[in-house]
Amino acid sequence: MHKDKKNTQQRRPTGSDVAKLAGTSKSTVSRVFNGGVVAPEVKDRIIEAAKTLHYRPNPIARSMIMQRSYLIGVAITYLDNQLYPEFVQKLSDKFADAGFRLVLFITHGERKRDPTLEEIMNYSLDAVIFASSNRADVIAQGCIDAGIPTIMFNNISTERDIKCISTDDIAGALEIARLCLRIGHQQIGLITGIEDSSASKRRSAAFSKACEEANNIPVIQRCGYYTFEGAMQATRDILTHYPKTDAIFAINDHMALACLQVSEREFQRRPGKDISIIGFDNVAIGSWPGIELTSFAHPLDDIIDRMLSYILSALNGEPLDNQPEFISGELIIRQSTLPVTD
Amino acid sequence: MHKDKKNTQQRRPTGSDVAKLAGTSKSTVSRVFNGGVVAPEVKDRIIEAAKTLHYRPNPIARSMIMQRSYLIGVAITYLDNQLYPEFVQKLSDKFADAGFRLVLFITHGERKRDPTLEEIMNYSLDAVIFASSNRADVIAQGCIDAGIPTIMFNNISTERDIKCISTDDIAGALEIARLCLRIGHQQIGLITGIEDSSASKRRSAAFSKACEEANNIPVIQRCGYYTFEGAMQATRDILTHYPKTDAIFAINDHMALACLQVSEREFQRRPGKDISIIGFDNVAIGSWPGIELTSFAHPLDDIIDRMLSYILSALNGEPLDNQPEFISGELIIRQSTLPVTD
DNA sequence: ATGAAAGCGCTAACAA
DNA sequence: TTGTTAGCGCTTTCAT
Repeated sequence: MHKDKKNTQQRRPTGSDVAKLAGTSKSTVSRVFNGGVVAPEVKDRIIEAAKTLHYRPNPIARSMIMQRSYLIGVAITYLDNQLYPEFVQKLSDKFADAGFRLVLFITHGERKRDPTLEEIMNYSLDAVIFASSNRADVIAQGCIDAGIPTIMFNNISTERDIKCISTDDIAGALEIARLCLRIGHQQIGLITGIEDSSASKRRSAAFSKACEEANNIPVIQRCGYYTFEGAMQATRDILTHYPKTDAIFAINDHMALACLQVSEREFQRRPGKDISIIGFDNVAIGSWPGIELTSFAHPLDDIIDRMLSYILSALNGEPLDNQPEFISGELIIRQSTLPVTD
Repeated sequence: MHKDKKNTQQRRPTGSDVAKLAGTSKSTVSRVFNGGVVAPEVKDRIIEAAKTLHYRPNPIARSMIMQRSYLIGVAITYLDNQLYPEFVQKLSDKFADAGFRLVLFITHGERKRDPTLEEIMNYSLDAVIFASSNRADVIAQGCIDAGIPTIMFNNISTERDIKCISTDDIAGALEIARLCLRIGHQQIGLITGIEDSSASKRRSAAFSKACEEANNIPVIQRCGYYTFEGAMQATRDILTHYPKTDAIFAINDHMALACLQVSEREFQRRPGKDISIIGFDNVAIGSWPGIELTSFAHPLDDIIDRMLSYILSALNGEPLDNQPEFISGELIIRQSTLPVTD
């Protein structure tokens, strides 16, 4: 009894099954699926057999031999900031075309804690990309130690030798400062992200320095914690205590959007009329009619191209240049800033 | 010469390496990493050896034996609709807690075409979830045929036996219709998604029927193609040709947001004052001050819980109930709709 | 052009 | 409690 249990459970067919049916060997079957040289007649027979058996090479077994999973880990801290879905989408597109898929490691949902190195290492990833992850560098270092090519986006580690490919956000912040100055703003506010964010620090420092050198008036800085609510509060703070504030730069659009709302609704300061509000990221919402946020656009396509080629080089064992790469972005001027008068 | 090339290239250590160093066998090493019974003293030696060698079990080899990758495919059509990042984030959280990670299959970026069955099958996935993918059902069928547990979200196949776990959007649409009627709206507009979207069809049909039965005035329906621009155009169309329109229901928030903007900016019809605008999805942006979109909230947590347990059951070989599950959501009333007067 | 055999790193059944 | 052995399904020399 239960003699044919295996058949009943329809075990997934293997290369040997196909070989048997086609009257050949599994090596030849393998060749057919890998573009090896096979006599056309035999090839046809194998393809036929594969089709009737619904055979597909087992990717795990293949990965085992190939030492390659075609899986790239992407660690992201928050998807509420629209930049990240946009980044992930473009990343997915470009990497899919190169035969790679993304494995997601997200935090900041209900599950507060970051993915651990252990969790990441539980998957055989060909590379890992850290996009805005708190304390990314210690985990990233772990990945590197395990021999996995690793890149950070929008985050640079000063202490560790981790490849960073990002927007040139210092240039971006300077360009924004220059815009404020050309408009003629005097009392300028700044909304930063969390303390230990290198992107926040870089943008804030460059912006404040440029403004203060030109204006001799301190830039009023408040922390928005990268959240919508935090940025609302920061805006209230600035506008309450420094009512003459005529421009606010928020370190990212997510917070700038909050700033926009508070400024207009709670303080009757119309963006682009009574006050200039500038963001950074150029997310899609910022371009919506009625929002029209002036912002700095990341060169996402270029960044992702560079990431792909870095990873490809690493995978091919080519020598790597781990100098950080900062790629030029573009200031997009919309209606949330006053016109330049000069 | 080049005698020690292997050492130089620092080949990743294997269980055997650890066994050798600890003076034991690889089975015992395996046991240590899988909670088997091992003499404490031996265990310590092995852990020690593993640590010095920086050993970690190879997940691919493990998957090969276990017939399990702990990877779940998620096919998504567009991430611009904020519902999907929210869904993915929650999905990632919950599945991560159960030891699974998500592999992304996205479209609608630069890369227009949908992921093919071939591409999906190139990864050993333990299950696949289709969230709003065009023509998902034919690919989903392929996954099922390959023996992979498959679920569709926000999409139901009438012809195929594919598990569907979704919001009860017919109830949702009815509740929205009831709200419109209670407010006293007469000339009602409807913005639909693309033609072959089952969610769009379900919501539209239920909504129109309820309104028309009560009002005896046809609901004016326009297609917004699930895009922001499409919905803007649809709104213009409705408001231009039917200026007496006093309520518009857009099949999802992404389009409702566009509707909001056009109505207020281009037609001076203030949402919540001169016209009611209702969406569906209850995305975060809808709750922002100044937007305040009335919308129907998906019971995402419940949906995802159900998905997880379905997948777990399937993986355990338990018998499956492929009846579609429609879980009750909740209407969130905000300022974009007129108050109910009765 | 093709087949036999080795082996990727692991787990599990079986012995000891 | 531990080691030995046998695969998991594939690719890849190496002969033929």
